[in-house]
Amino acid sequence: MNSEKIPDIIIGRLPIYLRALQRLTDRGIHNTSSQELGEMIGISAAQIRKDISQFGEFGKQGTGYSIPFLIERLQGILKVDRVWDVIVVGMGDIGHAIAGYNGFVNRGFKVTMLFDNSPDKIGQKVNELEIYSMDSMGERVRQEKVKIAMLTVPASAAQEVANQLVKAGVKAILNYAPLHLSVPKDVRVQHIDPATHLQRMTYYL
Amino acid sequence: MNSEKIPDIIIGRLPIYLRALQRLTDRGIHNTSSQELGEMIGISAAQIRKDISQFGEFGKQGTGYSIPFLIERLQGILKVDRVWDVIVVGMGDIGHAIAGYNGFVNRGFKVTMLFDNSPDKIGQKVNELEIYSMDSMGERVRQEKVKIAMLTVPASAAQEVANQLVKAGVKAILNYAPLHLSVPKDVRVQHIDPATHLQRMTYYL
DNA sequence: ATGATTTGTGCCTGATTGTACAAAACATCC
DNA sequence: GGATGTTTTGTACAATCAGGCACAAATCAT
Repeated sequence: MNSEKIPDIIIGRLPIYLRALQRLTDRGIHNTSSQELGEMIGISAAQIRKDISQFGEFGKQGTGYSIPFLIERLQGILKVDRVWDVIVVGMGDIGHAIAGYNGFVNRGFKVTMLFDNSPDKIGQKVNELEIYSMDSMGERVRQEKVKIAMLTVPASAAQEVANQLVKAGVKAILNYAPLHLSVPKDVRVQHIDPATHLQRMTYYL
Repeated sequence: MNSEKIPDIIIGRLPIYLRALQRLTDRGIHNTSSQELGEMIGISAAQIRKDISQFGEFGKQGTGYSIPFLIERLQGILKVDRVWDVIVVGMGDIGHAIAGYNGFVNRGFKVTMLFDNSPDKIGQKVNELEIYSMDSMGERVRQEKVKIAMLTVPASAAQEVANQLVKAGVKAILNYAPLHLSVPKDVRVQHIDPATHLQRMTYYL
């Protein structure tokens, strides 16, 4: 085990392994090999073995990996062996879609609060959850000790809202606004920007 | 200029540069340096210079880069100096949000067709666009020579629909279903899975 | 006992990033 | 107008990082 300093690129692959393993479980499969898993997700078997072995010896020579055991370990490493409260800030179309999405539950997350600054939306309910005003956001986030936010406000407001979230103690932001967010280095940001993803593919067309 | 073989990791950064440059243009700024751009997006200046220089000498020593010129070149490289037709397959909440999103227009893409297999939805209009049946998808895609699709169907249907898209000539798929798609190697896939992105951050919490 | 699998890892190669500097462009000063 | 200083690019070189190969050791089936 070499838990000194795991490269981010490896951490980034673990959720993909986890997703594939849960999929195998859903199909009633309880054992797999690095080879099988690799073919399933397009990653070399050696890579998968090396990534997993960073955290301990989870497999058995000749036999492969026990899927429930490996899932448990990966969930522990990624800290999704619990359920994190997540808030959605910005209740436009994307915010609505996320609030109504039921795919988070068995992956370690639960949307617990929604925020918007439009008087038309404040007080409305989406999927049993009331939309709160942005004015109340800082206090509520602090109170509930929320660490994770999904940011779906317009680009023009995103940095300012991100600042408020950071100030309130949020440490991980999933940013849907098409711009780079500047945050302190103890806060993690992931970007989802469909146009950027598409532009990454057109080069090859 | 060294256009022999550009690593994918560099191609992946170009859309980020482009997005930042367009943002500067919106602010009325017409010149920048690798340093300024780097601070804006959290990438080292040397990295930016090296990436850009892969495609030619676009800057001026002592002066930096002309933003309109650099934008034009990056758009050319990424082939977004035109407008690509994009289809959305699966008109659930996410599909609706994408169909109603107006952020693609100035980034090289236009949503031109929507598909779903639910009789309730077929024939309805979203943002001036009619939802077509999935049965008609292959033919319409072939007819209009569509090369890019956004896939927002349930995970259980995603691989099958992807197969149909590939068969109809699609070469780039932006996949919102939480699983890996298997496609021929001349087809590019990008994944957007919020839970995976979130899990990538919880490790550090 | 033999053969087939499969892990974990040492080693090597190639890819990626960072450092540093010559050369060019420009501004300013006298 | 020429000299000097500042800025900034593009790139050579160095250092680091990541990925592939191959194999000993372990497991299991026959």
